[in-house]
Amino acid sequence: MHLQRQESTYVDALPNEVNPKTGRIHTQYMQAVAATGRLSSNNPNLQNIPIRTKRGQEVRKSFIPRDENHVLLAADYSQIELRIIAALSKEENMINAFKNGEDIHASTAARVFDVPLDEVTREQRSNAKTVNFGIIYGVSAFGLSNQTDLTRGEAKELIDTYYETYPKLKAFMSAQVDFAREHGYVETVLKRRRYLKDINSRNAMVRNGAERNAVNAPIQGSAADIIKLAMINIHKRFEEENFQSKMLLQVHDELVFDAHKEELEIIKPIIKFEMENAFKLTVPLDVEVGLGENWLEAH
DNA sequence: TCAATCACG
DNA sequence: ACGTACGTGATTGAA
Repeated sequence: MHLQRQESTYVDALPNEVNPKTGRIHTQYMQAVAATGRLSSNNPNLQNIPIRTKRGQEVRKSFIPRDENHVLLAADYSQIELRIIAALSKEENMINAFKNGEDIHASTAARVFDVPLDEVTREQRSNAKTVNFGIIYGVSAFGLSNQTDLTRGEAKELIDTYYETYPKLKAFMSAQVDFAREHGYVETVLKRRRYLKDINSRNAMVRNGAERNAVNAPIQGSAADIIKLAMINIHKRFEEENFQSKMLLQVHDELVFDAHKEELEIIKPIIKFEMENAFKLTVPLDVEVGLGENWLEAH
């Protein structure tokens, strides 16, 4: 029933958002709301359309191309934030994993649990995945133990081993905090700043929060910079070549297009190229492109 | 009006 | 010793 009430947010509300003139739903993108430089979406928010549950997926299926001559094309960056932290920290163990096209969570699991790659268990990969994400947010042993089946002690050990495996990651994180203490802000690859007024707070909880921001903001914000560059370049090329296909949505690391079937073979490589080459890191960016008769299928 | 909850990356 | 994972928006119900 929580489920039904929550999804009535979508099932009841979205039909009322259809513009009578266009017959479509139009969201509004805010460029100066998110502290990290991400876009946000409102009226209605199309960046939080369900996907994780069966029921939610039914909602996502209702997003369809404009007519039978089009399909939806979804292009997603794969692990962009981990690639960015690998590149910015110059952590070679992680950079090489990406260069070799490895499954980063399995690769991390193999290293931290000291087992061959092909012997990584599901649980090991899952725990490594949780740490990989947690590291970007500044997770503690307590937080990690809450997110996994690990005890607090096991979580602490895992985090310690993680930093031994990727030593430059830890150095990078400390350097970000030091930079913030000295300058009062941190910055993204395109020099977008996030000011952190609490970085020198005497209140430890407040200060710790700002320190997590000092690490996270350049990562999340650089990903936002990169996809924005890609959007600009893709829009330019679509205009130059007079494509009928249109860019519809941005969902942080994903772009969704209403793609004309006859243009597919031309625009697919253009989209992939512009996204993967929007900004040069020392780590390759990887974009997965999917097609479908609806937004769910396109993934 | 605001905190809690839940949707997404 | 302390509290404990980043960034958003919409809905709901208590104050």
